[in-house]
Amino acid sequence: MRLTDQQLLQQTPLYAELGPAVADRVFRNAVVQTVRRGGTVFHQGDVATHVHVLLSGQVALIAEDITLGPTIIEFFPAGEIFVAPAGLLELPHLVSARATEDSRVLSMAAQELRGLIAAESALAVAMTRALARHWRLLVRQIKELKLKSASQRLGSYLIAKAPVRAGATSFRLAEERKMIAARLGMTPESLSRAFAQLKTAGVSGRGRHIEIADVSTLSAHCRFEEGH
Amino acid sequence: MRLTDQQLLQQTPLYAELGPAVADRVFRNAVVQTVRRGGTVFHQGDVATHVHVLLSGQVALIAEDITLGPTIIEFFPAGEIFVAPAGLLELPHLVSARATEDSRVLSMAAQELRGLIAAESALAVAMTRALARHWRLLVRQIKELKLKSASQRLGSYLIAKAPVRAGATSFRLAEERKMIAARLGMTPESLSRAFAQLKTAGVSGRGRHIEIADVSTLSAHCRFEEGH
DNA sequence: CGGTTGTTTGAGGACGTTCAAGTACTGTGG
DNA sequence: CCACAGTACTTGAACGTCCTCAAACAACCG
Repeated sequence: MRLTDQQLLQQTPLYAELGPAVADRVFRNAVVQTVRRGGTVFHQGDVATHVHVLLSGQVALIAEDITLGPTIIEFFPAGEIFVAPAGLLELPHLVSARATEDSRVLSMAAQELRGLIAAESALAVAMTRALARHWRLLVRQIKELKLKSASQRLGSYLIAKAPVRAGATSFRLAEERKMIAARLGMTPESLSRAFAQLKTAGVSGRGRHIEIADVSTLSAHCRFEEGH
Repeated sequence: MRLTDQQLLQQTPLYAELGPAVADRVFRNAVVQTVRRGGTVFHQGDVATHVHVLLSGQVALIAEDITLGPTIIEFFPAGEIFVAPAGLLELPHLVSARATEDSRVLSMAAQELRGLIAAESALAVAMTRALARHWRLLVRQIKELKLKSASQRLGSYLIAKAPVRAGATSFRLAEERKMIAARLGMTPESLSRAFAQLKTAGVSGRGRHIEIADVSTLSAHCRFEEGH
């Protein structure tokens, strides 16, 4: 493992939770690879042999359907573990993982990880916490898909990405709009119209640059509930 | 804990994974309660203090939205752990849990569980596996919500509940139709129309009794992909 | 500067919802 | 066992949201 990769790894929440001693044992046999933007880390349907940690960049979990095309389940930023469930259960991946930016990906053998969870209690705790957090991301998304309109889902997504919880703000989206549309379960055309609708709620911006006049106003418009 | 509860507990996959020795330590301080059909195990928004194991009956995870009413995230049958993520992270529940049948629910303190995960490696492994399985349930559901029509979602749901993977079959649904509609992200009226549509794919039945002429035909109609 | 890709806008249609009414269960007391 | 009430389920009509298809426009990159 390169020195820069080592440094990136040390910045992850997972490393902090484990502490240096445990982390050294856990990641001893891990390998790191570069995945270029658009490159694939693993394919849906393949039996999971490794579990990954994203050191830098961003990956999208993509569900590919032969007839209806691909859709994005979730984006994962640097520092996240993905996708533990398939590896822990020795089952085929339900989704593909594709880099949406040039990324450095650390990979560890799933079989070894299963042994380490049994042997290193700090890792077991960290792993349950990571799975639990991701579980909650998915539940939130299901709630939004079932209960909210396209523009409300977009509003909630923007609020989650915004650097502040109230007042005016502006920021840059890491994802291109086509991808955001897939993540939100709509077409790029509908996303464009959702943006148009949110102008009345104080959302403006060109391309990936977003400006929100008042995050609280937008929250109200989207019935965005912080934790729930 | 009653003897009958003890017997129910021993039939759960979790107990089998842990083995009697570890299970005795893990469940030593657990308490069991009856929850009547319609009763609530915990409320969305409450900070999670306990993690539960369903000994008998069925519970639904319900996301309640002030404006748009409730929707069902998932049904859990007897034997399942629910809902570990909130308890592991000491966060508010994202969903409520309500019994859809008279149920016996075992509860253990979340704080104690966190300690036990660190101390009992068999529990750590079992917990990561349970979380991983549930993670996959949610991912499948998101895929269906984003990619499939109402009748295809119903078809996939019926296939998952069917006792066989091919050929003719008939069985009884544990849930009433209103609840299935909520689980599938549609109204009861749409569910009724989805059933009408699936008649062409060989689905018939009155009330909760379902007959499928050929599960394979239905799979093709719904683009149902076994594991994916 | 032209080609490629990404985004917006428009028109029409499909799917699902809402509202409203009607029909079929389910269980209870007579 | 039947009448009845209450609930669950189905059906119909009108509406709205989102999708599809098509075209124009903008941004990016060699």
